[in-house]
Amino acid sequence: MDNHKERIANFRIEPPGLFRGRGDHPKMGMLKRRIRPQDIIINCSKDSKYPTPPPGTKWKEVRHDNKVTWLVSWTENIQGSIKYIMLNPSSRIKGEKDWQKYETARRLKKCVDRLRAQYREDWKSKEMRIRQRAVALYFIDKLALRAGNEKEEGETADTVGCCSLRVEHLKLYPESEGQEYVVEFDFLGKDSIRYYNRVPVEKRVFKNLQLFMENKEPDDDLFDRLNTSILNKHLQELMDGLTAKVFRTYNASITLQQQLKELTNAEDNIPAKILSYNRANRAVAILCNHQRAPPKTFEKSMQNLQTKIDAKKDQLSDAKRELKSTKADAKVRKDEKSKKAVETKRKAVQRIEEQLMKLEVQATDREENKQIALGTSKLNYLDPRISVAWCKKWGVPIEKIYNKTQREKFAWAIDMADKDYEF
DNA sequence: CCTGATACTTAGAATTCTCGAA
DNA sequence: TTCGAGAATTCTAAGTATCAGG
Repeated sequence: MDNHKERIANFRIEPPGLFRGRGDHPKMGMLKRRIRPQDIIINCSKDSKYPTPPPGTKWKEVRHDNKVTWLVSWTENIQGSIKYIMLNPSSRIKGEKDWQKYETARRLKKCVDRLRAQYREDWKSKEMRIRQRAVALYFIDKLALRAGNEKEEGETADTVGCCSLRVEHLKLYPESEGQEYVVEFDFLGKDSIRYYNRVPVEKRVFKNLQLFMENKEPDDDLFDRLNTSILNKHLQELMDGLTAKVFRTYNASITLQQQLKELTNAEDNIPAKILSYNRANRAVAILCNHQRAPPKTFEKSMQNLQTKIDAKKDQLSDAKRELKSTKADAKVRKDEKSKKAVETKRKAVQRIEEQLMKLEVQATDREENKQIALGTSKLNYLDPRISVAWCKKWGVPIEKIYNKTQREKFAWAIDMADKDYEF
């Protein structure tokens, strides 16, 4: 069914009253926002049907702008920001946009060596703005930092990205724990998630950072001659369609591909291969700093799993003991029936060993994933064709990697990629 | 240049659903 | 048949990027 029509058909205006905002529970009934029919703008093609407003009311406007993709919008009454109803990720429009995003990242792959050589040169530039630009780009590339737009002070949480880093967010160590030129980052990023990292950097970068920080207060901008608009303008000149966030997409996807190559063992069974996939995914999530609060039930669920593992181990030693005695029995009796019994017992042991292994893999995976969120990178940063190709290459069912919704969103990739796809 | 408006992507938590063990 | 853990889905805030108009 045509997605646009579907969304329109399902669209309805809530009765005036209770609307939720991030952080408050619906049952608390917090009165936050009230969307009134007269605030709503409908955007649809000229010949399409659209919902009629509730009796006695009117829409703010009905327009037909095919330069944008939203179906409905209104101005939220707290911050005055605009809200939209958009198409589902499985829609053609979103799918094509997503594909395009990964194609841009693949074009970056082709010229990234040139760009890296360029910004390394720029570390030596006579001009401060160029040096700052080059060091910022190095961070965005190496550490997958976000661009860091300026935001209005006071109104919002004090969070930063690359271009908005302040002096107080970095500590420089000429030497630390046997490594030279170590930079310690400690700041709050998007959603106030802490970014903490200690990384050795190139000497030139280190010297530049010292220079940028000279005679500044802790709350001064590190890159005082740079902002996202300047940076993106520069990137646009280096490659068509290049912006700061393309580096995150590129580095995430290339890391997944490279980690899958490194971690997948041909002789592993499917659960072990999936563990390898999750580990590759995890490497990306760590790079992008996708964290989560450990689930409230984490300790308990680990304990439950351990109990299962212990029980399985007991079951295994029982089965082994039985196998042994059946073998001994067969040696004495030497008849067909006892030979068959040995085979049955042998199979049982094998089956239990496999089950045990599966549980242990699950425990490892869960433990390693305690504070890491895999969903965001899987949904937004990893070219799905890499995963599709990996599944085809190793005979792993795609359902093990993507659930139903994800398969719908990535239908274009499932159609497109064969086992030899290279990002 | 700078600023605010606009449109779109990315984000983790909250909520709801589902399925296997008891 | 019920219960609860884990998976799936929903929710909407918080980002990025671009552009018009001063």
